Formats: sequence, C-alpha cells, structure tokens
Amino acid sequence: MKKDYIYNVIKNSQTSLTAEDIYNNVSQNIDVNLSTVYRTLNNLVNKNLVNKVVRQDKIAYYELAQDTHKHYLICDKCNCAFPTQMCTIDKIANKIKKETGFNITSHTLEFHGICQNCLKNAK
Amino acid sequence: MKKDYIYNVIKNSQTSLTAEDIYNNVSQNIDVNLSTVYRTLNNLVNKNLVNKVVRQDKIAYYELAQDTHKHYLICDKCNCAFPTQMCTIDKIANKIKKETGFNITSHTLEFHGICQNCLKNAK
DNA sequence: TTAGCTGCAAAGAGTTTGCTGGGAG
DNA sequence: CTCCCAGCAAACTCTTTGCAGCTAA
Repeated sequence: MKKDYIYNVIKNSQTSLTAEDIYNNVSQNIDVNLSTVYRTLNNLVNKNLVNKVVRQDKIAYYELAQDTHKHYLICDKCNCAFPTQMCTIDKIANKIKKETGFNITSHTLEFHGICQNCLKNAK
Repeated sequence: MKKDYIYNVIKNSQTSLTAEDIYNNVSQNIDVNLSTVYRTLNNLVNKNLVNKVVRQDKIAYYELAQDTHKHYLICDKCNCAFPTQMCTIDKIANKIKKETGFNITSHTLEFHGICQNCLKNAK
C-alpha cells in the first residue's frame, strides 16, 4: 500500500515537506504517481494524521499531526525552515475566544526573515 | 492613472481584499484588466504601500501597509475574516531573534475556526 | 523621445478530478 | 464480488509574462 510509504516519509522527516518532496522521496523506492501522492495526502489530512499548512510561497507543506506544535522560521533567501517550539499563541487564542466568541480551532504562524547562513554569506 | 483607483479601493476597505475583489470594485468605475490589477498590486507591494498575505486558501489578500498590525480570525465555514489587534507576536519574535540569531523581519498569523454567525446557524 | 502603463492572450505552477483498470479482502 | 487504490491525462484556479500599442512627462 503506497499510503504507508507516503506516511512514513512524513513520519521520518525532521521538517515539513511539500507534495513534491514526498513524491521524490517515495519515488526512490517505488513507482508512484503525483496524483496518488496528492490524494493520499488529502486522505491523511482528513483523518487528522497529517497537518497541511499553506505558506506564503503558496505551496502546501505537510507534517505529522502531533501535539508538540511547531512553527517555522523561514528564510526569504534560501527558503530553509527552522522549527521553533516557542508557541504561546494558544494563550492568545483562548483570550480571543473568550472576548469575541469566535470559536478558534487552529492557527498558523510563520516567521520570515534571513537565516544566519544567509546573513554570513551576505557579508 | 489606474493605480490610484486600485490604491484607493484598498485604502477605503475595512478588511483585506483579494485581487478579484479589487478588480470587481474598480470595474464599477472604470475599465480595467485583471492583469493590470495584479501588476499594480505587485508594484504597490514592492513599494511597501500595500501588504500581501497568502492565506490557507492559497489566495493572496492585500491590505494597506500600516503600523497598526492586524491578524484575522477566519471562519472556515463562511470564509469571513474579522481583524484582531491583539498581536503580541513581536515580543516572541524578538525573543527568538535573540536566542537563535535568525533575523526575523515579518510574520504572518491566522486564526481559523467558526464565527459566531455560523455557530448560531448550525444550531 | 523615453519610460512606464495597459490590454490581450497565452503560459505557468500547484493541485484536483474523471475515467478506467487493477488489487485486496 | 466489491470496493478502494492507482495511473493517466485533462481540467482548474490563481497569477505571471510577452508582446504591442498607448500615454505622459
């Protein structure tokens, strides 16, 4: 079952991956079609096994759905992404929920800037 | 100059707008082409007069670049968006900057859930 | 004149979908 | 025997681009 291959790639990855990343990775082991990757990913997302986040580059990134909630520092030069655990948004979300009655169920947060590598190289 | 029409629509809007919103709005007054809208928007963004944010629906939303920084509560049912001023992200960003050396220059934050209207209607 | 705007049509990227055949239970 | 899975090609959506004509300073 190709689903397992796809799921495992996500599971074993340290960062979030694009559909293409996953396609390339799975393709090293078995034959698979891009449509299948997309369809499977949508399945996994619907089953809450995988989270999908659309970033400012308009590309969807997938990662394992887990409790430890991550956000990324995305470099606008090299497009690398460092995860950060520092998420106090839930507090803010709760506050907003109480004050406005809007039932917040999720949030996305992206930090943009220039990573240390690119800063060095620029000098 | 069509740029002025486009800029004014953004300036006078209470919420962020898509290129299509802007196109429809401007079209009520003058003839304009969608390409022109996109081109003009990109110009305005490059000149830092307008901010562009890509949301989870993969659509770019435009709003006036201003100091008072807003984030939106986006309803996953009716897709309406309520602005909220409650942004303490800058503090977090500064902390991350210090601790990791990653030079954060901007961030995006989106809250998703169900708005009060949709909550009511569901009952 | 020189540069920057425009419209139009076509291209592009990422993603989805319809149809069909194939494999698992 | 069913039903879900997979491949392929085509379609879709939002956005960008090339080209040619136009406009303004």
